[in-house]
Amino acid sequence: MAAPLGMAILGLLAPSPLTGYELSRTLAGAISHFWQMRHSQVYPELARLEQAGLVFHERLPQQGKPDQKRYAITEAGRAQLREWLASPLEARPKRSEIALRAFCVAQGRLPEMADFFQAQAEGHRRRLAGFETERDALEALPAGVRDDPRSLVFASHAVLMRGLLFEQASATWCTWLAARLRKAAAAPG
Amino acid sequence: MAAPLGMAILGLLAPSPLTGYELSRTLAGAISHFWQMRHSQVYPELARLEQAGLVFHERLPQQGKPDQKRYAITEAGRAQLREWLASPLEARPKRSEIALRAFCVAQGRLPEMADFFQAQAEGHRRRLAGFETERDALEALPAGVRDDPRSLVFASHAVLMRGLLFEQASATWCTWLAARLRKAAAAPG
DNA sequence: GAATACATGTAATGCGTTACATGATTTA
DNA sequence: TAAATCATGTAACGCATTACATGTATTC
Repeated sequence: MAAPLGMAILGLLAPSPLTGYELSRTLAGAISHFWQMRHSQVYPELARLEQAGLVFHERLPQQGKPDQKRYAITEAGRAQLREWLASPLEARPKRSEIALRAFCVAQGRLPEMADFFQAQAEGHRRRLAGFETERDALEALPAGVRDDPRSLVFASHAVLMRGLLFEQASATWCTWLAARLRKAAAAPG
Repeated sequence: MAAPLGMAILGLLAPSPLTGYELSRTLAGAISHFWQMRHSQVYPELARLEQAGLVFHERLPQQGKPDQKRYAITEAGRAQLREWLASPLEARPKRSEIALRAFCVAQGRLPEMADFFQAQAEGHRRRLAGFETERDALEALPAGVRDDPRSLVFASHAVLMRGLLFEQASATWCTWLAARLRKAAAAPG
């Protein structure tokens, strides 16, 4: 199997048990930069994981609300997650709407397209600035915490750096393309 | 509407008419780095575009094969494509399985995870080298062709540079992470 | 009084992939 | 003779998003 959907949930349950609701909330946080799912996916998937023996739940009665079901990962779940983590990853190319637009740029009005890519570049640069601030905050933390791969800080730092490098690459590309389009639009012909 | 699926087809039909089969073949080429679709999607989508008046086809009888249906873009199709090209693009975050793995790295065996990210880095660097060769070939072309945004060379160059910068960013990130994991795995504790 | 948070689910819809279906021609 | 190319379609399946469904407690 090794469906990333289930592995995402196992990964979030690994540090501590959570309810379906809390899982959806967590997914709306920092993780949402590279992973999303709705509660309508979370609940059925938790049931599937439970049937596979990878998680279990305890039921906590509440007043005025449906019973809380707090899910925890099992040893089998941890083993499965561990196995998935280093398993071969097939690098299938992803769809990119902006690349598609760039490819079709000949069909557009040049000054307008230059503006479009310039605007995209600015968006990327804004997000990049935010990530840089976050990175500086993380890197100001004591090295003992920051360098421990078992800590949440390490994991956050890792995914933050990915976001940062990608925003940087995107900004560079959009700026480069916008400049080329602008030059061509200004040129005679 | 402005479904990117249809716009991709319009973009490919814009330079010259194509059959559904040729469209699927084209999509298997350089475009496949950032856009994919199967013939099972192409044929119904062409029908939808035709009903919307964005393309039309002429039927060419053949012997021993089904009639060829050669599709061409209409003026309305060109207008629609032009409008879509510079329309606001909502930047929704994409799923990344490798980012998910990085985030869950605490649950894995450290040396194994270091190897994993090192291997990923090498894959990215291999693809990067290929892109660099392609780029050099394109940039050796006369500036008159290369700098004309209406040429296929310009479009190819644009998407190639995107791929190149992204492979570079990915390689940098994977190498950085692998090194951090290796250092932590070697450290006492 | 309205909106939001808590809390769990199901159903409908859309999009993409895989598999099914058919059949001639060319190449290894 | 087996496979690949040409050529067009439909059907089944899986995954993700949106909408439906219910109900309390708290905050503005």
